[in-house]
Amino acid sequence: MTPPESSGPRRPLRADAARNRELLLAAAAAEFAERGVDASIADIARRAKVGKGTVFNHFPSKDHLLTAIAVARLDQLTESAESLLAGSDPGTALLDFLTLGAEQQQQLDLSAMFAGGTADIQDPAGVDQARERMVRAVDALVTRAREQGAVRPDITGADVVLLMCAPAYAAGPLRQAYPELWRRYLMVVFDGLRPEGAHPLPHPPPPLGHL
Amino acid sequence: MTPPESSGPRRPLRADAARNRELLLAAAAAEFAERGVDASIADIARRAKVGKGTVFNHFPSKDHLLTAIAVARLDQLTESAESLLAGSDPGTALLDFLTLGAEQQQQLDLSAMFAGGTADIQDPAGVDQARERMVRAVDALVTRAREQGAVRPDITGADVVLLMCAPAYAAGPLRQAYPELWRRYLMVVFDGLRPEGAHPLPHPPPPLGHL
Amino acid sequence: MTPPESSGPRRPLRADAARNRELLLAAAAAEFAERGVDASIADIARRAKVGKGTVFNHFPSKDHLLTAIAVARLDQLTESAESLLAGSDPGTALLDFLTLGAEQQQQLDLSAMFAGGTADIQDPAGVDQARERMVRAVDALVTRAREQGAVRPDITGADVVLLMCAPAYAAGPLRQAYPELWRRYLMVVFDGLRPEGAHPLPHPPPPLGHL
Amino acid sequence: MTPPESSGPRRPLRADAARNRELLLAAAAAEFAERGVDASIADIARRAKVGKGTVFNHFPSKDHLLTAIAVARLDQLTESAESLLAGSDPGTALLDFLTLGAEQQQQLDLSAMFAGGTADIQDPAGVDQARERMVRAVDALVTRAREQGAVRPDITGADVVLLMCAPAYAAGPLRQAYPELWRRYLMVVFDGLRPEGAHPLPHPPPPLGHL
DNA sequence: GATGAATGAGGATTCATTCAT
DNA sequence: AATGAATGAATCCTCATTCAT
Repeated sequence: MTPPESSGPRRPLRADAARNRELLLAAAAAEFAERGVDASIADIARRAKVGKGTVFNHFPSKDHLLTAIAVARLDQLTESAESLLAGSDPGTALLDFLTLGAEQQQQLDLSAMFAGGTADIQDPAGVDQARERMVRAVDALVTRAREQGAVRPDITGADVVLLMCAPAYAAGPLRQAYPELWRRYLMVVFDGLRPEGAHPLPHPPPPLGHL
Repeated sequence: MTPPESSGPRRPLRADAARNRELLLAAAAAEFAERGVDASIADIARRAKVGKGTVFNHFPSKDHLLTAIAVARLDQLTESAESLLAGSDPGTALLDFLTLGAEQQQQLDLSAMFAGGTADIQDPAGVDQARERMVRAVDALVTRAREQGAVRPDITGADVVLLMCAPAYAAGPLRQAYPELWRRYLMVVFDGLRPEGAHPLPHPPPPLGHL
Repeated sequence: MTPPESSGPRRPLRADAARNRELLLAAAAAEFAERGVDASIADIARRAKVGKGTVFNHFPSKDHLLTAIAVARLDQLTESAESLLAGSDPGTALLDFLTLGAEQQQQLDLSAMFAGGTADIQDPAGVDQARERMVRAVDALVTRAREQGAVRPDITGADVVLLMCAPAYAAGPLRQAYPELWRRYLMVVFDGLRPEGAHPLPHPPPPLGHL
Repeated sequence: MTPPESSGPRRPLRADAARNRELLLAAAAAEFAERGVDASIADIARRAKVGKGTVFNHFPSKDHLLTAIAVARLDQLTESAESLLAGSDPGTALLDFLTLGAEQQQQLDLSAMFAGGTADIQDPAGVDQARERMVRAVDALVTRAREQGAVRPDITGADVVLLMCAPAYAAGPLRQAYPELWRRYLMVVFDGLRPEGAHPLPHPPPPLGHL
């Protein structure tokens, strides 16, 4: 019954198990979005209509679950960045990317995992690699935009990654009342990234590798 | 400038109690800064070298402690804003204020309390009033700057209050490695507030009263 | 006579869980009897040889545990009253019921829950209904006895419910030394309920609905 | 200044201290009556308009405070019993005494201390002696009544002491709604003590010394 | 693989009691 | 003698995680 490569790292899951995994990720994302990272495993399991034990069958710890979500989001952003890179206008592409990032952030603040704040987590599910992939993709996007004058010359990919979450964060306190307010602050920040009227920046950008 | 006990308790505390109160506020601020709002009372007490019960003698609940810190910070910002309003250059005054705000935020993220995200807290120690005072002071600062062309015409005091915390937030993940990085992002955001090269904003500003 | 799970939970519990539930109820009853309602959950858990958390798995709060015990007792009394009502002699039936009630009370004083003193509890487990059922059953018993001249005419079901706990209470201080002393005081009280030598009572009986 | 017998057990208190002691006893009695024996020392101190430390200056522990109240009540009852003994009708005297006892009990249930349930308390303030005095006085009252046929012959002083608290206890759950209901149950119990229609009692009375 | 019962460490809070002022 | 600040043991409860079914 058990396939020969019984202890291989990536055994294909049984159909129902795979389905449960997706249900769980969705439920967890929703619950985390609503209640923050303190959402309880019990609530997530209930929302996924699954036993509590099943959660731990799929994700050895709450952190693993959290990072699995983060990885999914990072990968999604990486993909977006890459496909936008194929598109035409560099400035528009970057703004579109930032919009996607803020939209995501609007739902669940994972910024710590997006930008290297994972010192205390043992990178349970490859966040570091996923982040690296995203950072590289964003850097490509930014480099192209900078070279074509769509953003100011002293801005790097690392800056953009870090600033990506800021608009949603600024609008956060009024999210209930004005769910689209983040768009306003994204434009403010983006205006700050433009070459026109740029003033010299007081601190060097962090190296890409530190993200 | 500062009165001895701006928002202190009714009766003047005994000397030693007053000292403990300050020790506690400092310890709590530090602990919250390091561990977030989930820092435990036990740790705070230990850090203040005080019994656990003493914390509750001074602050009837953890929320009261948290809000006491928030109120102190808000009042400090209000004062800064007011004294900057008396100074000369409107643009510089606003930038200086944002610098102070970001510096504070750098240490402990209380943005939720700074901007009306206190629906679930019963305002134990007057955060709402403190916030209102600050918002009014900031609005005065912004209005003056806007009238004199130091910031773009479509920016309001509410916008500034909300954006105030963003630079520290963006730089947060790299705080350990680059403690001054927030200055960089403060300048980016401030460039976004300038009139030069401003693009139209996609969402109306929130009314002051909603903060 | 007794159905397997008279007021049990919706789903049939797993065998081991059901056993733990009974262990817990027994341990709690014993502990409450010895230490009063201030007995600690930790002690109850220890006595039931169960983890503290298990207590809360079965009963969401201490009040729920307490009321679960109360409901069980009330239901037991209701049943007794109903089956005694089917029996022959009205006077004997009432005395037998009071004996059962006092016997129960002897072990754990839940009189407050037996007689409407639950204003501060949000009726976590249906004490109110259980009490109503018992009160109704007792009233039937008393009405029959009164109509047949077995008790004085100015006594109601409410009176009997209230007086039911008194004998065990009176004998309480000497429970250790004379565990059966309550029988003596039950007879005194019961003599007071008899028609012979009854003097007029100075206060109207409380309406049934107030119990 | 300090009187010679400085460490004598019964130094006359300074006038203000004596006053505070009375304030405290009154406040404690009121608070215990309202909130039960779990009333907090802090509340008592506040009610007496006295510092918390003062409570402990007068009463070395909460138990001492509680027993001081009990002793005062017992002494009061002893006095009543003794003066009623001097009066005319034995039956009326006993009923009057029971009325006083129930009235007292109505306010604060100290029955445990009234009837020897102090095994766990180290008799901090002479409850045992005070109880003995009362028991003796009640026994005299009962003996006289029994000899004159005002109560049934098989009833002793010990029985009456134990039964004394029962009416208030029975009426307790409805105290708020019907504050005088205890009078009804006192008459029921008293009818049970009368010689008319008395049935034999199933258990010997406890010896006086066991109270 | 799925389930949910069992577990116990950890957290906020209360309160009698002690002690410095 | 009076005060009230300090203390820490005790309590209820939550929740991630383990494990038997």
